[in-house]
Amino acid sequence: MPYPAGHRNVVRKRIVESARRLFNRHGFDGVSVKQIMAGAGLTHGGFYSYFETKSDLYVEVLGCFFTDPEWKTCWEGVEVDLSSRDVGPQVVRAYLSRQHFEDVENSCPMTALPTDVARGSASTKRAFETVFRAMVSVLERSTAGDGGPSKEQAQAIAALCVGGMIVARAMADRVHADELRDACMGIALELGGWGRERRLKNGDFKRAQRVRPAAS
Amino acid sequence: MPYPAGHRNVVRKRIVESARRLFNRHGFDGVSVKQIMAGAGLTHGGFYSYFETKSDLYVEVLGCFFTDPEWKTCWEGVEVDLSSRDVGPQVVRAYLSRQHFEDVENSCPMTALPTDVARGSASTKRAFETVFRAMVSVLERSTAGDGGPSKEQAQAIAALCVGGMIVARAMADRVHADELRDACMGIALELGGWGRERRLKNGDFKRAQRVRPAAS
DNA sequence: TGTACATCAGTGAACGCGCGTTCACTGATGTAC
DNA sequence: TGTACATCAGTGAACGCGCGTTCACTGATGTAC
Repeated sequence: MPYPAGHRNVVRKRIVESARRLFNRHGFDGVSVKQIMAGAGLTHGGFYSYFETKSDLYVEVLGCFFTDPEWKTCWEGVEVDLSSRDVGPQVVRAYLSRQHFEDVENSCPMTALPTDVARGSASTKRAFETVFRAMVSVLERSTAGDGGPSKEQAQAIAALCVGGMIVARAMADRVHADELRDACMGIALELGGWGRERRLKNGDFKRAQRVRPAAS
Repeated sequence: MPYPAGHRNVVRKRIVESARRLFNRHGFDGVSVKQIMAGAGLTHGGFYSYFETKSDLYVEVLGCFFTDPEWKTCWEGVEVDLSSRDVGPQVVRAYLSRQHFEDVENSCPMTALPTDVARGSASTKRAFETVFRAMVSVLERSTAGDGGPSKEQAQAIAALCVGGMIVARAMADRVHADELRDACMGIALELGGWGRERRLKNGDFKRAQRVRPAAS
């Protein structure tokens, strides 16, 4: 064995990490194999001894969120404990946080890449769906508050997190983007039965009260 | 005048229409100028007498939803009357409809193109933001039910529509995609105070009842 | 009505470029003795 | 410990290709007479 055992695994992970960062920033078509390999400290020629095609790597990158058993958020300063009983509100707050908004490189792929996926292959969509369902299932299992959300509510909360962040990132005005994130976070927490009081000042709390009866 | 007056306007519109369909299907990078012009019955060389760059055309395509004074949905069999008092539930139902899900070509650009936009220029984002705010404002002005949604609720409803449809389109399993659209539609109508009874059978209605107290 | 003409909408060859992928090779490595 | 060697991870030139954009031109058109 001319190279130490595990060497290839280490390098392979470096390539996936480089790809994850670059795809999140520029999308599938916006990144070349050459750039990915350069990001891993290599030249482009070696790529095809690790992956069959660029698309195969893309599918692998998509799968590394929520589904990894060692998963934790990558966003600086935001912590989520997947085994905690109130993981639901933690996920909502982390997902719609300013940190996640700004940290495009370490973004959730569902925020950074969904339209690439919608145009992509069946295996790409399968990877995406697995991540989304993992998120829904985390939200559903969260029993903090009283009883936690129904499956329907958990799906809507997840869609609100993902959709809110996607739209916020596509806006030109930062203030409007922040306002949208706040709105989605507030409503998502409400939907989960996780309240919003801790987060809000008095004035906002009154607004939250006024809002509820209108929905019944 | 060798060509009839208005000739260039007609051809220009044909190019924008062709671009709208193709961008919706394949995204900015997935479509070439040659394909756009072929879709308008022309060859690629003439493009630059109508638009300065491909990006300029993209910005123009983005702007043609909700903001057009003559706007109406393009989805076969779905009608929305923007001047109606209950335009809110109409928009929610149309946006999350099976028709809109399937008709990628005539899709709302916010569903088909948001991540392209997030990576794009400031002018692209400005066009996107205008469309989103137009949608929020339509929802907010809808007074059907009692009083209509607050701005915060209107933003969340719009994010739920857009996010739900984006995620549904990125899923591999059609059944799961349908379930997600349904969940988002139900919760969005609830959020707007537009009820869901008309849409639901008895069993579902009970579920809707059970769901509400959990949120308080 | 018929013809000559000026206009300009549209054509398509050409530009430099970077892409995904292949493959003959180079050279750093751990092993055998 | 020191040297010769077999392995294979990584290199970079080369492939055919399609891209966005430019530009000299062609030829269909409405107008003037």
